[in-house]
Amino acid sequence: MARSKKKSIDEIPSVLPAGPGRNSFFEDVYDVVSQIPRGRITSYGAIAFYLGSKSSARMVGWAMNASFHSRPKVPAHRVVNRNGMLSGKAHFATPDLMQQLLEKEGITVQNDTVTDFEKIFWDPATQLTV
DNA sequence: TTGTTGACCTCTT
DNA sequence: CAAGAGGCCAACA
Repeated sequence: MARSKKKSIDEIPSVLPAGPGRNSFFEDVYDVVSQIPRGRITSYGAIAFYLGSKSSARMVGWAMNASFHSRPKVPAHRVVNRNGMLSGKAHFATPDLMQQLLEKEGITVQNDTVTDFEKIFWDPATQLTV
């Protein structure tokens, strides 16, 4: 890698689902993440699995990056990796912002990792009840 | 149009 | 037990 640090995505290709038009992976991700209850967190893989493609976890992360440009800002800080680690904290306005937001929600974070991750874990496949 | 990159996850060595 | 490689889909150069 070369540490590009390029943050493009001027505008999101498709805004939030304005109806029964959810055809993009991004829209589905936004929909799920937006429904994450306060004080709860989920993982990229869980969302990807819920959407049907468990291996597409990377796209979820990419969607999160784009979510900063989307109008209905989604709680991206509530999405962490499989280990419960704040992998995307560096992509926030400030590296500490993500942890601050989580702590504000009542979530304890230690060493960039959410404590009781399994306890506050929010599984879309179970909660959303397909 | 092709090649590389990316907020990940899982299997294999 | 730790490290490496592959796979997924989309966007950028």
